[in-house]
Amino acid sequence: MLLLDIGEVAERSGVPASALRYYEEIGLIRSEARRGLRRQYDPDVLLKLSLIGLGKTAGFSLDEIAAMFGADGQPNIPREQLRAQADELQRQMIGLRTLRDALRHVADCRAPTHLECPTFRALLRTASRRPLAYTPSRPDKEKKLLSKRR
Amino acid sequence: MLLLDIGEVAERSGVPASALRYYEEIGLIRSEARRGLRRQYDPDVLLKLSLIGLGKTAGFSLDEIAAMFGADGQPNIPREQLRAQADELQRQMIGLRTLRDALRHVADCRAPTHLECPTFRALLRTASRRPLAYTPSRPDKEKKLLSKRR
DNA sequence: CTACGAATTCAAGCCGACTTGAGGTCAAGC
DNA sequence: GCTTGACCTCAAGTCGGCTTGAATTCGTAG
Repeated sequence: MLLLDIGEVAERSGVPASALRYYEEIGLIRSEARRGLRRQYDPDVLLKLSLIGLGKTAGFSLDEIAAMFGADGQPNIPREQLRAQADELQRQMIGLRTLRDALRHVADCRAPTHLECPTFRALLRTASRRPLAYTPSRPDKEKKLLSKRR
Repeated sequence: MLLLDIGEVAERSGVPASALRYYEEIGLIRSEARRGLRRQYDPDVLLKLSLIGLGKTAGFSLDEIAAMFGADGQPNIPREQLRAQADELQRQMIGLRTLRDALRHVADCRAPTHLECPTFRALLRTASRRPLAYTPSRPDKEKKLLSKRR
């Protein structure tokens, strides 16, 4: 079978059909055809969805994800910008590492309250060194396309 | 000066005063005192805020962050659970790395559409290997672990 | 051919994380 | 003593990312 219908995609990807329709509505994925009313998806959509999943766990908005990989596959963002995105991810990974270390430390440290523990404070200080601009949990979009910097 | 008022915290942390009040309302941070009506914060709150920032960029909800570091500093989650969180972060970092690589690849690869590029597909395949459960961009919380009452 | 159930559309609703605005308080400098 | 402006509270609004529900349309199995 060449095309999948939405139920199958939902099951295999773990993404609910309602979300799939929504993604399509906003142009993040597309269905190749209809059989009657029913959307038919190219199996490749499964790959795309895992990519989307990755992007989401990385904290990107759907818009940003769409921008990374060209809404419909093509627009092809300037390579320069893609590299910048990758670098941003890199930075994010460093943040995660700090957080992970902080967590591990808290798990092991016997200090009664962690903000009193010098090791912990040291960790946090390195965290705040790189100011890591305030991000209001994504209600706002960048005014222009993906203007990453700051 | 021992205590900071909200404007100062806002300026030094980059977190708007309105957000600070909100954080306090949900018990994520606290102000130590009032001078008149004005909240007075312990400078330590700055460290806490950078930690919160880290958690946010890592894609955690404020509830989850509160759970990690004990809402008011104390509750002290079971160490076991903290380690699990750390491991989760680890997993997330791996996801980020994949995404970063994918991005870098897209930046360099000359293939007309990336889903046709074998290298890219290979990357994605490894991404989807670890199914990485569907996360509806954080409207839902974990049913059991970490359910912060309120 | 009919019934079933999976899919469809569309509008409305929901949750988290804030922001905005109106109207009020208060400490510090003149 | 007055003004100023930073702060306060509280209610309402916003935005992204979906979900839910009602009313409908189909493809397929019996």
